[in-house]
Amino acid sequence: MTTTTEATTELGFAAALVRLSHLVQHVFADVSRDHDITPQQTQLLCMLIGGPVGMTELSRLMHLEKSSLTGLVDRVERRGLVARVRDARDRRACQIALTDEGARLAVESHRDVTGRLDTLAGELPDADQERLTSVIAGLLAQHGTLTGRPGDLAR
Amino acid sequence: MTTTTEATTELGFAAALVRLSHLVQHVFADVSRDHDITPQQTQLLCMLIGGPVGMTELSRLMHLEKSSLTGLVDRVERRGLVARVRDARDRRACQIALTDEGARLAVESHRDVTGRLDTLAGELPDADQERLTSVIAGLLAQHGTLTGRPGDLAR
DNA sequence: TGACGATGGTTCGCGATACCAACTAATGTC
DNA sequence: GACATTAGTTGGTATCGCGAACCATCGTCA
Repeated sequence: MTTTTEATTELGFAAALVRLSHLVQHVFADVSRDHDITPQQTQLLCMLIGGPVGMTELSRLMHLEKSSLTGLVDRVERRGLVARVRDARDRRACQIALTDEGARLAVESHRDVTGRLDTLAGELPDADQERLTSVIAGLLAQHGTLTGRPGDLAR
Repeated sequence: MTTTTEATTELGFAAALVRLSHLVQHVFADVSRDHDITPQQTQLLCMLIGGPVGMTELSRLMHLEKSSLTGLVDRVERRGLVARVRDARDRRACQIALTDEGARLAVESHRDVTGRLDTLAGELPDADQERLTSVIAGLLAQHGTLTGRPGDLAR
């Protein structure tokens, strides 16, 4: 394959981002599959590691319509990984909390995803990693100011 | 928002990648929505800009099961954006080719996605952009050698 | 207190995704 | 010419994500 070297050299900034995105997506899918769960469900679990979150807040964090989230939570709840905890103050609201098993799975998945990505980056000089991270942080910050809130893996 | 600065500073390498991935995904979804089409279909179209591609090759490029691809192509074909061209040499095979309208849409979408991402990165110094691009290229190359072929936006 | 708009979630119906297993048809090989 | 291989499709299932309509509860304002 002449591709590896030549094509990537030719790679534009945008194309690089798109490919990278797919790579990450792929890692996420692999890890999820290992744990016999869907990527979306994994993402939801990871989002709850920091503590219970309400539906509305969750839908904002995950960029999902509330109705979509209801279904997602339903399926994950059916698997016994999360529970809807009704809020005492506001009887309409409910917090989504991890069950013990859910927490275990969440932490494992998070660890695995992080691990694989770090491994992938292991060959890169630390300086490059830091550089990349901070540049990305810049991108995210800029976009965050325009659209909404960030919030993804672990918090 | 204290978040913007503090959180992103705390961001680890892996988390940064995950968030970035979602950001790109989001851009892709937005552009697709503007063109009244789904992200997956947009991706398919973009993949064909370089010329017709067979189903098997496509499924490899898109990391999709052949059966999944059949459905995707069906829907896009139903919209008149692509056509199945039977291969003369191998009467089993068929090449997926863009129709005129499909080509128009593909180019537009590709332009828009690239445009938005570049815009997003516009604030970054050129040096950072190049750096980021080459670092990503490194990641992709490394992963490519392990898993399969890259191939995403525009070829 | 009591009507009323806003808010938190769910339900319903729909089209799209993606997988797996099984299947058809054409290739290639020995 | 039988047989394993390869290219794609079909069928069935679970999931995803959206929008519109809807219920229950809150908060407010009179």
